[in-house]
Amino acid sequence: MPPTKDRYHHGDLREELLRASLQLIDAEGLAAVSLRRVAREAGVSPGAPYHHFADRAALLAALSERGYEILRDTVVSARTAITDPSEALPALADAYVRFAVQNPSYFRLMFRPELIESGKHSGDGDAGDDAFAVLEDTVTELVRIGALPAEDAETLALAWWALAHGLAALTIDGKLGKRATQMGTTAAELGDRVTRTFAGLIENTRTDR
Amino acid sequence: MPPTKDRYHHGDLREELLRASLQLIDAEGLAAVSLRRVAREAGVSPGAPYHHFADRAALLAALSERGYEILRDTVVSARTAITDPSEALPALADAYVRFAVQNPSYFRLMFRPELIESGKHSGDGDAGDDAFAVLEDTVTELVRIGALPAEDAETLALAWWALAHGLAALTIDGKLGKRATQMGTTAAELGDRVTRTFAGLIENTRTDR
DNA sequence: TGTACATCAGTGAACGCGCGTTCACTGATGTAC
DNA sequence: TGTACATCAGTGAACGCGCGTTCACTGATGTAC
Repeated sequence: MPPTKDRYHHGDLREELLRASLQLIDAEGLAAVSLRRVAREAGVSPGAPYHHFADRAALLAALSERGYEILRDTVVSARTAITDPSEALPALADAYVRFAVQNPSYFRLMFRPELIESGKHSGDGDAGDDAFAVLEDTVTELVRIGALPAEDAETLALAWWALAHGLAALTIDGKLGKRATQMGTTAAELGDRVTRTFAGLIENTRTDR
Repeated sequence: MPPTKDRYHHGDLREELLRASLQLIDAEGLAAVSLRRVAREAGVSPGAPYHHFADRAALLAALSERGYEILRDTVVSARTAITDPSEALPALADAYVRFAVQNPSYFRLMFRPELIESGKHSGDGDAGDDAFAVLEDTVTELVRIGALPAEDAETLALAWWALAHGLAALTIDGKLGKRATQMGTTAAELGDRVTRTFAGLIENTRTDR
């Protein structure tokens, strides 16, 4: 059956509700996302969402989970695209930041645990672990081929995560952009510079030992 | 006049409202902070706050501004306490993370611009600029005494900021703690390791040149 | 020192609003026979 | 191929709630003379 607009049964209301929620967050912020409002945007009665989500927190949890999946996919394909091992870590960091910039609604939601954990809704980022696992695997691989010192490997992985996360957060909150404007450049350029410089530091350390 | 509880005029209601707001954020999250609720917590009628704040956004903006002041003071005194230049940057980063951990309510609020900028309320972080200025000054000083290469100075300052911000955000959102648990350690220890490792990388690069 | 008066900082009732959630209901869909 | 029926996924009205904001008011405070 074609997705005509005036059917009694929607077809895929759950999906439509998630879509409408994201759009709302982008347009008016997280605070605008209420089950009533989302239902209205989806052209459906106030009670309808309850057939798909137990409450507002469940809706947000589903959105967050989806965000982690997108992040994981972004990071995985960034890694797949790499040939030069020395570019692997900066590329992953760039992918992380790019995800945040292109999906600020998802990013903010994913790192706002208090909104989601209303006691229940356990799930809690299986896909989120996946994204970090890609970073860890990459570090392990770099250690194996001798491109990273073994002793600090885990710490370096965390440092890359923190660096990427910090860049992402500062970028989407406009803080980096403010700096960039004062320096006559862009937030993206500053982010690149930071990741490249960091990669350079590690590179130098390795080859000098 | 002593601060007896049953006076008609409160004495310092503005301060009391800010105090109550912070406490509310800590206890029930930002969403719990409404002008009505805050007034109730302060033991005052719903209309009273309007003599001190134009609206909810103005209240949050005042809180945020105060948060930036605390951050600045924390960072400034961390820098003052430093004697060994090579420890200056890690110490600043630690101070930044410590601020976030000890004042998660402030930290979250400060980096949530959408809540505050309802068009008006310009102020926008003079004290926030101050905190970054301390970092910049420190880097300049380190370049002067030859402890940092001049060419990458500004980028290294940004990298420290991003690293500290990322660590802070991941820590208060529990992500670092989750990793730490899996590794049999604590978030604080991981944070220390990361900043020390980063400092070590810079150190090595310098001395090896 | 006392008094008149302006101003400040509260009260508390009222308004309209959107929210979460429930519930009896009903149209549409799918399945057993 | 038809039909009976269970189940699914909607409707729409209703409830009680807390919110932001306004407003006429009033008690307390400070100041001019």
